[in-house]
Amino acid sequence: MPTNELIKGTLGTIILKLLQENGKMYGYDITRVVKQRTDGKILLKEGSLYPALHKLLAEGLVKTEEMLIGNRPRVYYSLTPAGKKQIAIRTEELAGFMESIRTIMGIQTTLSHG
Amino acid sequence: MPTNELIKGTLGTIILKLLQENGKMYGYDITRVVKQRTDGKILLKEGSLYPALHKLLAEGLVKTEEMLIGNRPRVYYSLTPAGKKQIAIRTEELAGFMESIRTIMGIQTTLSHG
DNA sequence: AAGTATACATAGAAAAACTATGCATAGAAA
DNA sequence: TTTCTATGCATAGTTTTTCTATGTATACTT
Repeated sequence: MPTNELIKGTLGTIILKLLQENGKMYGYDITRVVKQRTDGKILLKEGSLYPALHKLLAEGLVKTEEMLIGNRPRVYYSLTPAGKKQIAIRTEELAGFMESIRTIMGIQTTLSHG
Repeated sequence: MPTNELIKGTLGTIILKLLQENGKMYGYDITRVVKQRTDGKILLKEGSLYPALHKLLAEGLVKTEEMLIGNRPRVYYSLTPAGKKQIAIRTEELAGFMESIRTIMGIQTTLSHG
C-alpha cells in the first residue's frame, strides 16, 4: 500500500502511460521516448527498465508479444484491462503527490499563458 | 550524483525548505506541518524523518540546538550556510524533475486563472 | 575490422523510506 | 488512579526501487 513512500513506483506509472498512448512498445523504444520527451533529463537504464517491465508483467498490468525483426528478438508490451484501470488510479495518485510537493516547496509551474 | 534516481531525496529537500521558511523546527513539528500542508496526504514516519535529519546533519546542511521543555528534550534544527545554498540547487532539481514527469504523463496543474 | 546502435537480461550494490520497536514525559479522560 | 492519547527522540531490520556492471547477440556504418 504505497500511501506514502514519496513517489516510489513512478517508473511503473510512466511505462503504463506510454503504453496507453502508443498501444504497444518495446523496451529500447521506451528509453528513447522518455529521453526525448524530457530533453535527455531522464535517462532510463536497462537495469531499471527491464525489471520494472517484468514486475508490471507479473502484476498482470501488461502483456507481451515476442517477435523477430530480422534475426533480432523484440518484446512488445501492451496494456491488459487491469493495466488500463490502473492508469487512472496511478496518474491521479502521482498528480496528487506532486501537487502536495509543490504546495510544500512553493514551486511554480512553467506556464505560457496568453 | 542523483541525476536520475527518480526523485529520491525529496524528503531532505522538503526539510530544508521548511527550515528556510520557519527558521528552526524540531522533528515532531515537521511531521505536523507536512501533514497539515498536504491535507494529510503525506504522513512522515519517525523512521523516515529522523534518519533524514541525521543525514542532513552529517552532510553539514543543518545544525542542532538541544533544549528542555519542562522535562522533555527537544532538538531544534536550523540551516547552516551550506544548507542555505543547497536549497536553491535542490529546489530547481526537483522542479525540473516534476516538470519532466508532467511532460511525460500529461498531467495538468490545478490552476485558478483570471 | 572496428565501432556504434539496437535489444534483451540478470546479479549484486546502494539508497531511501518503511515497520516495528523502545524509552520517556505530559495531559486528558475514565 | 489508571489508561489512553499526544508529544518527542531514536534505531534495528526489512522492503522496495533504481542503479552499476555485466553478459550475449544482431545489425549497420566507417
